[in-house]
This record gives sequence, structure tokens and C-alpha cells, in this order.
Amino acid sequence: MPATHTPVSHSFHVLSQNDLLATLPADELERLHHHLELVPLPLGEVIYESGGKLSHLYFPTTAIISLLYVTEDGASAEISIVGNEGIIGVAVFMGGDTMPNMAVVQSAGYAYRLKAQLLQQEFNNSLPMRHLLLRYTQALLTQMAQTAVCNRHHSIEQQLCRWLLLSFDRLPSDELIMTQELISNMLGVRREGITDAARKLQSAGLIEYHRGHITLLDRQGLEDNVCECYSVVKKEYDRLLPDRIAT
Amino acid sequence: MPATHTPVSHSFHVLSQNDLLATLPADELERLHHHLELVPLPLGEVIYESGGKLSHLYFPTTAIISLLYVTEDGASAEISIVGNEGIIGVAVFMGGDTMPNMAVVQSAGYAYRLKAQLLQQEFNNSLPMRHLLLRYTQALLTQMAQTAVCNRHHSIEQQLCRWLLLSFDRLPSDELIMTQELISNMLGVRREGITDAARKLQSAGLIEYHRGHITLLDRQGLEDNVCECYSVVKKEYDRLLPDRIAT
DNA sequence: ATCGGTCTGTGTGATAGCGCACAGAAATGA
DNA sequence: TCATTTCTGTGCGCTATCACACAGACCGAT
Repeated sequence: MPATHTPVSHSFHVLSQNDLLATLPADELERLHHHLELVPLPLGEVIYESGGKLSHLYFPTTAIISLLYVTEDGASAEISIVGNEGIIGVAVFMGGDTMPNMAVVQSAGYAYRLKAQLLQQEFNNSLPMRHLLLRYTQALLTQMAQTAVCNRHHSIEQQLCRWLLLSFDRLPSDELIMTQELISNMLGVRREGITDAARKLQSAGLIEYHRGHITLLDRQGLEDNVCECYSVVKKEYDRLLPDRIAT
Repeated sequence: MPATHTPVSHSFHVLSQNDLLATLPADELERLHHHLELVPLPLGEVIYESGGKLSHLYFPTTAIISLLYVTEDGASAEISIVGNEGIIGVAVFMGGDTMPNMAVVQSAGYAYRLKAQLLQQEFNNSLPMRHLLLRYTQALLTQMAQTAVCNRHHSIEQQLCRWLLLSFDRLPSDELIMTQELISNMLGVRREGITDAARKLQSAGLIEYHRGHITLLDRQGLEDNVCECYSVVKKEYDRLLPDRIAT
């Protein structure tokens, strides 16, 4: 696990590693960036619990976070994935403060964080900020909706493809540190189901995996195997959150 | 189908049949109510298509609307249910204008509608309105998330109980006009699956049905059979949207 | 009174995914 | 180096759900 707990310096340059921050107007970012704190997020860290209040919101840069719901009998299901395109903690500006799911770090990395109260002020006072966050929330809404559809109608193999593509889209590299056991928790299926599906994908030369390391070999191949859910979600993100304004 | 297409008079009294409208401060409602138009919504009417722009937003009073996603190969899945507790068309104030799902009338009735542009103005200018709509949207988010969980982990019978309870919560009466075929489309399962589950519920004395008419007999019984998803969603609505301020 | 359409019940396989059990291989740590 | 833990592969029976096919019951319209 590369994440250390030593403080890390940052600049406008690395701020732009999070798409939402990168899209903000310069004066807005100027106002915020002294309050932004770059923090390492180790694998498995819980950012918020079900029903737990958030002290900070997180803008991931290299980390990936999963929103998970855990049922009473211990089963789990991933509701959505959030990476450097988004933000963790929409409940703060939506006004509900908490949500009945939890946020867990799925892939270690970094995120900028901002005090909840501060972001709420910005949300109320700045129109560009509000528009940006609401459009992001709508994209999140679509991701959740499509997760429901996918859970209903598509095979484990298709869902695995979707999950891998969504994850690799949010990663700076082609390697993902993730055991089949963990993936099965995310998708809410058996570990053996993931083993089967992953083996097929490996035989087909689309990915390579080895004891918790998954390497992307053929993105197009995955896209050929995935269900429509992936592109529906991706198109919605692209439409609602067009490319960052400045580099 | 009782809905006619003749205009219907309305007053503050009936406005309060929609919880969101009822929760608005008096001066806000005063400003809006001349622009609100009561319209009948017949069963099966499509309020918006996937990707379609909305000219109006709808505040259901007695109607129930389903948000549905239809897959490329014609299968469908309900994303959420909206009745007199909510509004149709969140994409308008969230800023995305359209969504990749469709809204269909699941149970005939009435709704107030408001020009999209007008509501967008109110949303931008009125803090109470904004807070209210955003809190509602967060509740909707939870409903979608829980639909994903339920699709993953719970049996058809449990899901039918959830669906019936969510529907009856939004209906003024104990009777629902709905064939098993239609329910199966909503839940994204086979009609035979609904037949089996519904027969069990009828044998247990929880409901009574007959050629497209379903009567609620034992609400507590349904609640005893339903999965946790129902109460998770219900509690979230109650928490985020406390009882209307005035009657 | 009858006919045609709609709604529900039922049967018979097929299949995807589950639960469990265990084995071997690879990493880890003492 | 050896023991332990972690990760992946595999087999087997089980169940829920699916796909398809068809029958009977009910309803409304002519």
C-alpha cells in the first residue's frame, strides 16, 4: 500500500487532477485552494458510515471510492463508483446530511478534502459551484439507476466488464489492486462467480490478473463484452460534465 | 378510467394534496398557484421519453408515475416510483434537462404541472424551494440506490411486497388498478413470477386481486413479508421531507 | 348469447447463480 | 526455511428464475 500518512504539498497543477475542481472558474478555485487538504486514502478506509455525518467532503484525485449498501444479513451491493470525476458527500449540499449507505476506499490513492461547512457555503453562494455540483449529482443519479437495471438484467460477466471499465476510467494506470473476493463484495455476488467470469476474460486476452493485481490488456475487448449500462452512464457523465475548462 | 380531459378547477385546498406543494411557505405558494395547472394523467401516458426534454414539471396528487429504463432488447426495469410525495422532472433544476429513462403513468389520477422555465426560476431565486427540491432529490437518490440493492439480493415475492407498499403509500384508496403483466414490466421479471408471488400473498390473506384490480387487505402482513428496502426508503423520505407544514 | 380479447393459472425443461467444501499455488512472516 | 495465511480453481447438488406453451376463466362489445 503506497499511501503514507505524511503531509503532501500541492499546487494548482495537482488540484486539476480532480475534474470538478478543474472545471471551477479560476477565482473560485483561488478562494478554495487554501482550504483544500490533500489526504492519502488507504485501501479499505471508510469515509462515512451508513447514517454517519460528514465532517469533510472529498474530491478524489487518484483514489477510487465505492458507495456500498450492506444489508441486515451482511450482503453488500455497490451503488456507485466515485473517482477523480466526482465528489464524495453529496448529502451535505443536498441538505440531508447523511445517507443510508457507506463510502469505502476501493483503490488506494489521494483526495482533496474540504470542510463540509465551507463547501455548503460555497454551494449556497456561488452559482457556478452550485451548477457544477448539481450536474454531477444528476450523473450520479444515472449511475445508480443504471446499477439497478444492470443488477436486474445482466450477467455476472457483463457486470464485471462494466465494473472494470468504470474502475479503469477512474485510474491513472492500467493496473488495479483488487482481489476477486473484494470485487464479489462490490457486485454483491459470490467470489466463485467472479473467478469464472474473470477467467473467461483472461482467456480472451482482455485482462490479466494474478493474486489481487488486475491489468487491463484490451479495453476495446472489454467494451465489446459489456452491456449497454456502461456507455449509458459514461455518455451521461460526458454530457453533464464536459471536459475541464482549463488544463 | 375515470380521468377525463375536461379542465378541473382547483384551490389551495387541493394544492395541498401534493406534499411538496403543501410544504412550501404560503407566500411562495401564493406566487405559484396561478401558474399551476391541474391535469388528468391517464394510465400509460408517457410524461417524458428517454433523453426527452421536459416542457413542464409535474406534482402528482392522485396519480402515480414510474421512472422506467428500457434496455436495448426491450426489457424494462423500474428505477423509482413517484406519487403525491414528489415531483417529476428533477433533471430540470439539476441542470441536465434530460435523463436516460422514461416516466410513465402507472396509476391514473391527477397532477399539477408547472412550466419548466418557471420552476427553474423559482429554484434559483427561492431558498425554501431549492432546499425542498434538493432534499426530495436526495430521497429519490436513496430510492434508486435501494432499488439496485433489492434487485440484487431479494426474491420476487419480497420485491412485490415492496412495490405494493410503495404504491399503496402513494394512493388515496386501497385499490390499485394494475395487471400482473404490468407489474412484471415494472419489476423487470416474468409475468409468471408475479402470478406465483401474488397468489401466495392472496392465500395468506394480505391482498385480494382479480383481473387487474388489487385490493390491500392486510398492510401489516405485507410489511412482515417485505425486505428491509421498503423501510429504508420510507424512513429516508420521512426524515428528509417531514410532514407538511400546514394542512 | 356469443365471440374475441384479456387476464391468470399451470406444466415442463433449461440455466444462471448460490452454498458449501476442499485443494493447490503464491505470498508472507517468523 | 518452514508454517501460515491469502488467493484462486474446481466440483456438486440446490434453488430461483427464465422461456415457452397452452388452458381456462372472465369481461366487454356486438
